[in-house]
Amino acid sequence: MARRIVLKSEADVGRRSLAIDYRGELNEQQYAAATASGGPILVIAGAGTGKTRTLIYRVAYLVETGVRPERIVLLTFTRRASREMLTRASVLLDGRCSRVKGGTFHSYCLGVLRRYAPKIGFPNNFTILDASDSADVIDAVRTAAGLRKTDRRFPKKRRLQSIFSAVVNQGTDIEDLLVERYPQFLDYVDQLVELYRGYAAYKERYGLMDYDDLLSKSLVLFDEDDRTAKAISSECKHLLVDEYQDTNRLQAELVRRLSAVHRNVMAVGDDAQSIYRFRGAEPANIFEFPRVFADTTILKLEQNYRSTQPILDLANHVLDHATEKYEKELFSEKQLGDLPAVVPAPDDQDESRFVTQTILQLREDGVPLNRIAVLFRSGFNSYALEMELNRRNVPFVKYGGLKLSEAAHIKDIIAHLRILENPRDAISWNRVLQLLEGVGPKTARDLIEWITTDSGDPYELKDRPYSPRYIEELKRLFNMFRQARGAASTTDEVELVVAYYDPVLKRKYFDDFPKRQQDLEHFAGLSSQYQTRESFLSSLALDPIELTALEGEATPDDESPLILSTIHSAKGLEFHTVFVIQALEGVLPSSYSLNDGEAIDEELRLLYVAITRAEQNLFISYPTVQYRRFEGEYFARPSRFIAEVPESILEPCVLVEDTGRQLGSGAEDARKPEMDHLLGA
DNA sequence: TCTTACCCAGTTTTT
DNA sequence: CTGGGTAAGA
Repeated sequence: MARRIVLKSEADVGRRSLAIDYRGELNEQQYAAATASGGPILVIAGAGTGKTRTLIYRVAYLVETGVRPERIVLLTFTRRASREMLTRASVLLDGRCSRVKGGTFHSYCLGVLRRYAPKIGFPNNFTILDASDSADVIDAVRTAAGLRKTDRRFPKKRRLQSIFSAVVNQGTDIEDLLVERYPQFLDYVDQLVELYRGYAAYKERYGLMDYDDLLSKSLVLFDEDDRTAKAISSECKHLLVDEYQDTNRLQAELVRRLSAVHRNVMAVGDDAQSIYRFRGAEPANIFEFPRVFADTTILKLEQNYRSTQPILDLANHVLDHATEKYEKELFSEKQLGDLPAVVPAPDDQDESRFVTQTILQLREDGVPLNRIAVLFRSGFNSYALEMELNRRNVPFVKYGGLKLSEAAHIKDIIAHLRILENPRDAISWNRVLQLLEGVGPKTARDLIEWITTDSGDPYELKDRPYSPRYIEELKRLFNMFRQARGAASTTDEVELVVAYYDPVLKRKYFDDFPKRQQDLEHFAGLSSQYQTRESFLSSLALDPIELTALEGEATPDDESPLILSTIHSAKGLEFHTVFVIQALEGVLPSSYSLNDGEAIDEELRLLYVAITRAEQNLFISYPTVQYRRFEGEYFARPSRFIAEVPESILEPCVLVEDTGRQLGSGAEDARKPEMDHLLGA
């Protein structure tokens, strides 16, 4: 009789010698989530309840109990978030955690498509289009389709891009979308449908994919090739998804397909923190989850560990005023703490002075700058503050502002690199060729046609009717490309391109080319961190470098910098002290949302997210006078979300110059004496 | 067909 | 204030 050998389950193997005391370091619900054996699990987690912590312990637990890290997939909202989580997991357990596959849905799909793209008719070296690239493609298609000569009310390229993106992400058709969101364009339904098809055909012909294609083409792959689908989802033994409330239909479907084989899927989210509906997020995905996955275990995290009770009181109060109701009442064990303060300032300069001085005071009291954040609705809301911070030599980084790769001269260089990667990339050719003197849209189109249809070396003059107007320049371009092909490293390549580009730069940006030359040098330096041109380009497309991060490099400073961030980019982070600036009607809530109830609710949740980032101190400020182009100066109204909050929850403050003169015209009576020192130091 | 000069409209949040 | 579109000139 054969001897019986019992295979122990993974959990049993692990239980014997766990390095981490999960029971001791997590609360009961967190523990249940982190150490669950498998199957579908939905974790509903309020702000600050240790959602990230739970996921980190979950990763450590899985690795520790013997799951191979390569077979764990952790999908987060930004690549930064997944990097940080895996780093923390590595500290908690060991370096194995850094081998976990982590990233955004988009970066994960990119990995899949780089391997399998030929199965759906794309080359492996397809180019990733960012939003403005895809707008350019749409515009080129529009010209080629003869839709240029329509009247002025035809949507602009950026608008077209966002319409098409919404169509893909929400799974609607163009007409329905127009009826619902853009009735003013209904006259053009037929043209838009034609353009949409042309756009798809163009991308396929030249090997281009936009952000949405990364998701939707991955799904096509799953649908069309069963064996590949099976192979991919077999590799994914455990799937963990963060910020589930901000996934869209495509992403929810990807979750379903990826976990089809093993069914070990954990989704974590909070419907009250959904702030991406504008780009197609479906918070309902959270509630659908138990329906999609039968026998889902639902766990709730309710105890807030982040903020003091006064901060949560304000958060609860704000959320109470949403049209859509949330069954949420955050509570904390940190009962003691200052009331959040609302601070009107005469104008945005005084607001900046107040913020900067308070920050300097906190720093003197021992709070490190990187534990302080200034949050705002839109990238430009912080301009005045940035000037003041520069004036007072306070180092800062800004997230969510302009990206390096959005600067025109950087885009030019990137276009050259993309051609080296994918010589069929017509939209990059289009950009590169029009930089030549004597080449406009029409000539560029002819040249591209020749380049992409002629066989042989794309960087060689063929038997074509080139015009003498640009022939010398074209030769110089082709020479550079041939040279770059033999370059030893990506950095060498970038430097060849930059050298070639220098005269173009001087001609195109006659006024300010020295500053741009510096940018290009930095850019070349950045490329040295990447093994391959492909990884450099992908990273630029999926994880764009913040402009200020680059400037920070130029002035090395041991002190870790203050954080400036859009509220969107601050998602998932926490800080000792938070300033929310420009809390104005028309800013937060944004003026674009004012006539749409759902949009207003999203703005309200945005403020909720901002408030719940704070651990100890929270200041909400606004200028009472605002300047707007054309309209000049006028009295601004504070955000409706804070205007009606009782003083027992949100303490009104008044700024006073050190001469004793009171600033501004806001609430005169409610003076908070301890704020007096803050101005005029 | 490309360049220049002019006029008008738009102006968020992100992978 | 910028960028994009139009019209005239090279």
